[in-house]
Amino acid sequence: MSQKATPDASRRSETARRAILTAALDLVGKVGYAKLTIEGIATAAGVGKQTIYRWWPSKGSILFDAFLSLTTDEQEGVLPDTGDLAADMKLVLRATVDELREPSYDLPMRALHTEIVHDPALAADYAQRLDEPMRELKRDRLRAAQRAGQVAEDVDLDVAIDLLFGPILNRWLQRTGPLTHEYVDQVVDTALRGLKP
Amino acid sequence: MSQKATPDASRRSETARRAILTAALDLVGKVGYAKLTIEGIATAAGVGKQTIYRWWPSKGSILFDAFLSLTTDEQEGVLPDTGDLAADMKLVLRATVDELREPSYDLPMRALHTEIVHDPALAADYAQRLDEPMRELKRDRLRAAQRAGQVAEDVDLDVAIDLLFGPILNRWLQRTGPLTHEYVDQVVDTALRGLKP
DNA sequence: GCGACGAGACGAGACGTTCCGTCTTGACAG
DNA sequence: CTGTCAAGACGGAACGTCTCGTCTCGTCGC
Repeated sequence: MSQKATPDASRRSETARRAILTAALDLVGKVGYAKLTIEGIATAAGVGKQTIYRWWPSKGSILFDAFLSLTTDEQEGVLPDTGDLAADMKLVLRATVDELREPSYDLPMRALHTEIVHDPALAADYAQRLDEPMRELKRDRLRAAQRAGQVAEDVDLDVAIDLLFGPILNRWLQRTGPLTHEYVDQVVDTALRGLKP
Repeated sequence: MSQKATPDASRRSETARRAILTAALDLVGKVGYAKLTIEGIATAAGVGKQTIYRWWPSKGSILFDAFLSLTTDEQEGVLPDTGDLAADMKLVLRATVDELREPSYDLPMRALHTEIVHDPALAADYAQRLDEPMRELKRDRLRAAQRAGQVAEDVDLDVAIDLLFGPILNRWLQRTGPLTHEYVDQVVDTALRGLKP
């Protein structure tokens, strides 16, 4: 009764794993998401198709792991805190839009986003392993601002984060307008200052 | 030198057009976006594949037209204006999240969103024909609020709109949290009130 | 008027291609 | 030996193109 032949992770080839992840990231930046194929990844990585299917259930999870291996390398740990909340948030968000304007970041990010939008399981994984750690850093920074009296005590920090990042991510995805530093500054200023006169 | 054989729109069959659009909308709600195929749409609509390929360049543009035919039917023209900006925005956004929670709306919307994310031409079309008309209504409502002294004069209305709608759309797409009326209220209150104490 | 005519969209589906996900093979490493 | 590896054959699904024969039209000679 050979059921599913659960793979033996202890025997897994690290070389093949890395080759697959880098090839996936490389290809999606070159040919775009629509033309990204498993067979293409296998060929580019010099790997058999079965080696991919043995370890990943979907194209999305490959991209996800590829991103995870990237971001965990360059994890900074904290957001800047100069005491000036507006300036700090502008710095972070300007850096974000700069990244999003590079095709080598833009294309893979859009691809990953698409998989997340359509795959709730992957979305949960993303929320837990990529979004939540970043969100915690943002919460920390906003909490410090609360202690400094720059943000009201009764503000929900998750809502505040969504207010700062949501508009930028939305404009990026839907291309409803140019993703400039000026726009970032306006969002930060308006979000922090509020709409009331 | 017969180049491309541009089809003659005056001879176009309205019956076939409507059948294709309704079948597309119907199918994406049933089988989901990943399993939506041109051949499936053609069969469901009782239409030849070539009739689809003659008039639409991509699966995304079919969905787009299908949505356009829906929304132009039920266009209201104005956003509610009771004088209470927060209450009016909550009403609109609560209705939006209610729609997004229905699978018959959720799935097609996600599908269309995905196509927009990956197709700049479609994104431009979307921005012009669906987003911009809605955005104009929102601007009108916010302008009225400015005249009533409820919103600062120097606030960029497009930024204000992004601040109100961006967080909700983002949470919907990425499923980073529950899409409740409570969340909507928090976003509206925080966006309008501002983060400052 | 009217009836043959030509242009072009239509439904149907065959066609070659690409990619899918599975399966088989032989090499090789633990 | 056992299980992963690279390589690639395999059947199936959907792609986009194409070729049929049918069906509407508007045009024009009569």
